[in-house]
Amino acid sequence: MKKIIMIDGNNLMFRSYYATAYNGNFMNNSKGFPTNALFGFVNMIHKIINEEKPEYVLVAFDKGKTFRHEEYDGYKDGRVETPDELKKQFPIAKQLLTAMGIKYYEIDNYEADDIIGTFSKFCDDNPDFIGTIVSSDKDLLQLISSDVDIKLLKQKDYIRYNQDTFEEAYGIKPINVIDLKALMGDASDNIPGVKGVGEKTALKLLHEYKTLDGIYENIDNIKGKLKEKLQTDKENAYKSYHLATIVKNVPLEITIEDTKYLGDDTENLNKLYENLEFYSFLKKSQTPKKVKKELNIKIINNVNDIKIDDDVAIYLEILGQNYHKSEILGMGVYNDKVAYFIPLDILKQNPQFLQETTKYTYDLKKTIVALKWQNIEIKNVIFDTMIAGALLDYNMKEDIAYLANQVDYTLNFYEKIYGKNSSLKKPAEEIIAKECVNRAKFIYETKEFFQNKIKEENVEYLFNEIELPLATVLADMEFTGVKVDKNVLREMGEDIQIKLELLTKDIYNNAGCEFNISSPSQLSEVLFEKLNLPHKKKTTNGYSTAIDVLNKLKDKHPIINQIIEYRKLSKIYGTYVEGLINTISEDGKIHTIYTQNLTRTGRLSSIEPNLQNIPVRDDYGRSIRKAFIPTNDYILGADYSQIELRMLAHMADVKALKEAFNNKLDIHTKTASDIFHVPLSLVTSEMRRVAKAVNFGIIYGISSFGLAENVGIRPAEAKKFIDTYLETYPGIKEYMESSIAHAKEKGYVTTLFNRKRNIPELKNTVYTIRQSGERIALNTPVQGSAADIIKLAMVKVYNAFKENNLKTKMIIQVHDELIFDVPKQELEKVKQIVTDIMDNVCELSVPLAIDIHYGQNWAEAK
DNA sequence: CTCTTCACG
DNA sequence: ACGTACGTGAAGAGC
Repeated sequence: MKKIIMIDGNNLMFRSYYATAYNGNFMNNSKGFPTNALFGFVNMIHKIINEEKPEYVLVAFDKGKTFRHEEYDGYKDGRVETPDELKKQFPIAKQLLTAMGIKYYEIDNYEADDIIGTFSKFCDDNPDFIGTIVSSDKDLLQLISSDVDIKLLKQKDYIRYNQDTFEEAYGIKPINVIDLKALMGDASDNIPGVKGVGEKTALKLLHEYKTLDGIYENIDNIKGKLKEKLQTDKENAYKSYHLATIVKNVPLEITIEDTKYLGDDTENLNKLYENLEFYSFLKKSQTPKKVKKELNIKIINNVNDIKIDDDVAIYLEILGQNYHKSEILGMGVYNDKVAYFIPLDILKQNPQFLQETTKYTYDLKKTIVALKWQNIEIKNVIFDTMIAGALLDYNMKEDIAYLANQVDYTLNFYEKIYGKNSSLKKPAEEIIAKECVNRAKFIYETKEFFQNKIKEENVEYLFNEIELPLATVLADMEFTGVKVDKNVLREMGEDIQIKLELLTKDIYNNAGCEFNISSPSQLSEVLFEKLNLPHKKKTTNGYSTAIDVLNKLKDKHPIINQIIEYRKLSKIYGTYVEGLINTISEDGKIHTIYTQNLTRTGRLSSIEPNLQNIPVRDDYGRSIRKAFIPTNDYILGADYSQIELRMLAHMADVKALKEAFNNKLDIHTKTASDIFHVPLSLVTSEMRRVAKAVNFGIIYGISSFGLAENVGIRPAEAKKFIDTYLETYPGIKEYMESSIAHAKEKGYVTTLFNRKRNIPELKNTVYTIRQSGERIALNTPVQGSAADIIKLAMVKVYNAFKENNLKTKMIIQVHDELIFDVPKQELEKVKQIVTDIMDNVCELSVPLAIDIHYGQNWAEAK
């Protein structure tokens, strides 16, 4: 018996492409050629060869418009055009197959399915051969026979169906997959089927009447609406039947020995891998090294050797991610005349160019902070490539090499030079020097390219007036740090430990056994198997034990509340007591790092530690904030009130909302009064809670299901609220629709200050991903504009403090609020400056408003 | 290293 | 018929 593997090449390429293309994590080689589909494709082929050890193997591709298009105008109409980035990869896939020694077939006017159908028939007709089909396309299930089975690919693994297992799973014969599709149609191919009949109904019909013909022969036995539907769409059903039938006799002379698998042509294959930069696939036998042109680098030993007359690019390299503590390795300096590497000890002698000469950087904030820890000041930076890359919506990583490779410029990756983050190694100084200066050289040689793009995309204001100056502001905040009282945390820690011990005992008693309460899988076993509580959501490892599930079980068993409490406390203990204590520096302060160029909306994020998610909603958790204390006298917080809803009112031009803000109404109460049709004075707290959820829902791109889930009501009820909301505030619906339409047309959305976000999800073939793209298109302008506003406010406040010679320090930003460390005597002045700037930072059609609070610690500043 | 859970706006 | 709210970071479990 000989086995032949039949691979659906189109299917594999599409899968691989969309597996990675939708999240913006687009994979290119250094020349900018897309390689993501090929990477997955090669990976999959390797896997198949390993698992199946085939004697015969072939890959089938689509070619041209098929006979199906000729017979049915609408065929595949609804389908989104294959993206260019994917199209380009197909010829290379075929080259790769040839180098791998795998035969591929493509035949004019036929789909890959039909080629596989023809080879399946070959297996059916030749007793010596059996076949296995590899694809995720369920259409191919119709080809299963006593000699042919299928490996149906799923997201992570696959299901194997042969004749028996298929019949067992579906209750129909493989050949009736055609009848099934004739009834249910296929949206992705625009095969109509019978309107109103889906998989469930279609299977029910087929179980009873076996075939499409059987159904129509017995049409009088079928009752009511279903009968009507079947009769109306009879013609469509038969047309669909025809379209769904895979051809088994494509014009092709099968010489089966052509498909014999004899192994790859390693030399050619390696060449292709080299071009694609698939280094992990390279076969070990030979790895030819590329020769690079060497730079003539001068390693500076004496500060007086530094002679810089013109603008330079500088690149500061450190060993590790956290520049508050990592070792500085040195600085690369590059322009048309110089290529220096300056070690730290020379830099410490404070060379003049750091103050005077005009400079270009990559990651200005890192450069400022890392140098400041060494008591070195740097001024006069007029351009930063990291910020530019982020504003131009490149795929940004901390590593400059990621950006470089996207603009056709080869730099070695940080990891390649210094090793993985968990085990960093310091190479010889010559190597550091070379890599470092090459990075500076990249900054220097691409600065005009990026500067031009900034102009072309109209983000000059955002770049020059917001993001670039913000880097200095954030650097100051990070370096200043936040003073933390360790003892407050320690005392809380002890209190929590006692409570946890008691809770643990109670939980074990209630469970009747001891187990690790922190393990979701063990907990799920106890709750849903041992105690037999009703389960809802599934996860990959068992049933979900997330908080919304537990909340619904509260009344069913006393253990639930104990587990909720245990979770709360151990979260506080692990993340906020132990976690925070571990991040306190020798100076008694926490120095976070704000990532300025990471989020897709323009917000900041905060890491090591994250100071933007310190507990506040829960009273006990909030006491963590008591540990955050001033170095001066007060902690003062100023937060924008409802900034995102104000942005929405402004951008969607919603009269009623704007009026509400102008009249300083509580917006959620106002919304409640509108959607429940009661006067403001009669709004209950429950009504307000629902209205608040609706308001948030609108910002996030609402669905009635999501709102229902969130507020704990039925979807139908939720839908009513949304409908009423949209009627009450005319303008929002139109705004949402036109936003999505614009986003689809242009492929991106923008914020108030023209920050741009590309949304490739809008073109994805998968419905849910496209939908998610629409929500992103709605939310990003709102969230992003709010982010723009507070960033601008930060720059202005920082400058105002400087002009007024204040000692007050801005120390924390939490998306819509700013936290300051204020000396007593400056309190009134600071309140006035902060209010004035934050309220008037930009002119909108709604007022901006802030709330200000202060106290002895962060918990009191509310 | 991935998954699940939970902290924030 | 199907799936189902935006943006983040950290910790612990378990492979």
